[in-house]
Amino acid sequence: MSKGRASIRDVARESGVSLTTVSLILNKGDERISDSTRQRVLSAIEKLQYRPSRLARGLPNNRSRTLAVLIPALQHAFADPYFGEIISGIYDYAADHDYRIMLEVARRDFIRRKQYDILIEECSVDGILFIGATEEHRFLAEFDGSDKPFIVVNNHFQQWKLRTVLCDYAVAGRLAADHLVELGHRRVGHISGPAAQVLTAEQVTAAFVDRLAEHGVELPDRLIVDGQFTVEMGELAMQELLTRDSELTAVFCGNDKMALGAYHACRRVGRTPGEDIAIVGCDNIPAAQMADPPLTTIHMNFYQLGTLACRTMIDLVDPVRCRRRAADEQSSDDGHNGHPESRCPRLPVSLIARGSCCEPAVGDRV
Amino acid sequence: MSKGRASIRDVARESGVSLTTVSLILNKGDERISDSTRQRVLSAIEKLQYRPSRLARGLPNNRSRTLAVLIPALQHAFADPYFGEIISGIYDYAADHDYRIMLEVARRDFIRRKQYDILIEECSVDGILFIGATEEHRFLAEFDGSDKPFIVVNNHFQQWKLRTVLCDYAVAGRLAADHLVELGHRRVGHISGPAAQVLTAEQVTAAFVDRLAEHGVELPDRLIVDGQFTVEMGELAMQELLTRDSELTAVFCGNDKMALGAYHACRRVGRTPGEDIAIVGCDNIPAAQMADPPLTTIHMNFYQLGTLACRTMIDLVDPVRCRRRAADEQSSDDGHNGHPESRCPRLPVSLIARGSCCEPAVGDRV
DNA sequence: CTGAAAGCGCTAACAT
DNA sequence: ATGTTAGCGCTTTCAG
Repeated sequence: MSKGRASIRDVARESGVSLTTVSLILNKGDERISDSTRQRVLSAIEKLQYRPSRLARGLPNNRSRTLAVLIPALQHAFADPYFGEIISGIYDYAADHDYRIMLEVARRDFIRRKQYDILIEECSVDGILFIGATEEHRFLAEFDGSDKPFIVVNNHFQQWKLRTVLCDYAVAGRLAADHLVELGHRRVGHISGPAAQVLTAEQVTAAFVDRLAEHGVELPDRLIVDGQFTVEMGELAMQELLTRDSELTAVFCGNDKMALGAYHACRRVGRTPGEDIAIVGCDNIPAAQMADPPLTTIHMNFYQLGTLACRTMIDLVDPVRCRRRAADEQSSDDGHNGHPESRCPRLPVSLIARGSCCEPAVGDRV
Repeated sequence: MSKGRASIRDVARESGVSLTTVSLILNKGDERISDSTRQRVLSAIEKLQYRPSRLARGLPNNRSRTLAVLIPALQHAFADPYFGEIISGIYDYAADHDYRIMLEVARRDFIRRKQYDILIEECSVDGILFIGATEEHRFLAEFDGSDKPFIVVNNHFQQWKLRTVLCDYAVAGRLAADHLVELGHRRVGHISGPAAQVLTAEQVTAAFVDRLAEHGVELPDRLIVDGQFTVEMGELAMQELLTRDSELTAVFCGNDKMALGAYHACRRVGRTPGEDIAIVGCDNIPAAQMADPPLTTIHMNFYQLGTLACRTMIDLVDPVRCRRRAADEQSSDDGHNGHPESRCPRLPVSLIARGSCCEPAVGDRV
């Protein structure tokens, strides 16, 4: 009794009930158990400063109430606002539901030794959320159609049917096209992400091109350059684009980083973004609105994406508690955007018009 | 036997030994146990694809082999290369020693509800590493002199004696002073970090000023402006500095972000960094060498800092395995920089001379 | 509405 | 060098 921290037994003794009762109160919350008993137990818990051990709690049913966030072993993955926002969303939802978040990096040996399986097998985590998966991550094949608690966040795969949560990249491409055409642009270029690696990059490009075509604007392949999602390559891509067609009046970039790189390239040849040339980005990272001029971009709610991903995962691995939660959140569809019911919900996106888009110079170009 | 995953019992049966033997092999590695038995057991493990349950393993001795990384609830803490590098270091060392990393954000209610204590009490983690602590985190008082497994990474506190691991900021300040003076600068300004919040910021400033004085160069208080560690405030600070003394030939900034902000401010008034004015940063973040001109800065090995912090923590909470590890790493002092033996080891720093420093214009200023 | 009892899978004395 | 045994702190049937 006086040794170490209080255990469930101490609480039971203190409040004059059995272990079972305490356990029941700890878990189900509602159901059985009279209010008076509950009060007694609750105050005993308070008095003894009792903290149920997660280890012991998980053992009987092999659940750790911990989720793993897996990220690729990129150089500064942790320093990326993209990952950061998603992780924040995941973390917050998890914390609110008494889940913890474990960090895992998909290093080479992590994959070779199948740590992602081990993680689950040894009950370290109840599920895995993979952010930043690309076609390079072949090991994902293993999860194809499996019922393992594995979710790919913000990418998906042609050949496999993995559980996925993502932003609506097709709409993103269309919004950009509409915006540019509305402004009067007809001579448009595009800096894409690495389409071969990332399906969403391919989709946004395809959607952009298709929508442009619907508006009667043709975007030839030679005016699409891969910017690898980085500032540096975006800059090079813009340079290339300007070489291929110096009359370009607008460019849509697959993400904000490349758009910011494009700014540099434009300036170097004396074209000012927002004045001599229109640039649209995608993602709406913090740097976008701080850029000069502020970058017009497609807003993606990565925080909410993380939230939704985490929610989907918990629904998957903890259906019991979920049902209870559902009861609590009486406000029916609360936060239920993106149709989380489907296996691949898509989060809505929107265009944020800022200063980087102008109309094409009158009579000048085109 | 056929139900669910293999347990230690299955392994014991399969290899014809007792539970103890298997357990012993799993843990101590060496010691007792004959080689033949070990082989038999090992292959049984392999054959049965046995994975010891972390939950069950931790229960008897209340150890989860998990460490928490606590970061402040800053807007984009996750998107910061500073946090990112440190976390990477922590993660890698932990992974190599079969520890997992749990993420925790010091949100208001996390602190109010003393989650940091609960984390340990409920055996979710064996220790906590706090990155980004400032004077605002008053709750740290609770750890003052306590023997809780709590380490503050890269900051320390005047009044308290918390366990700490940090870079040598005093040396950083001196290196910057030496460099600038060697180049001939005698009219120098300084953009500091928020000294009231972060003791290391105060120290680097103090060291810089003192060393300058040793060289016979005086840096009056009015030429020290707080840049709050951000690009934007750094820019404003530089602007202010230039107003207060337009003859400044050099500026030392408390971190690279502020230095990059200072670049902008200089350019706006027609002074080119590396030509008309010398700028030294601190941290050596990736953006520093990609800046134009590449930023001369004080290199801090944040990755290694993370590594050291994690090592210190594991030494603290897992002395047994540590001793065994020590035996393995026969190469005595391997990686033992910064005197990790002391309660507050300091990691060495170095100056990286790049393009942002020039000599003062001859005959022009000063 | 509550209690008794049987484990969960593993570790660590304590034998032998 | 290996086996026996008693828990670790909790959940969960199954009985009352």
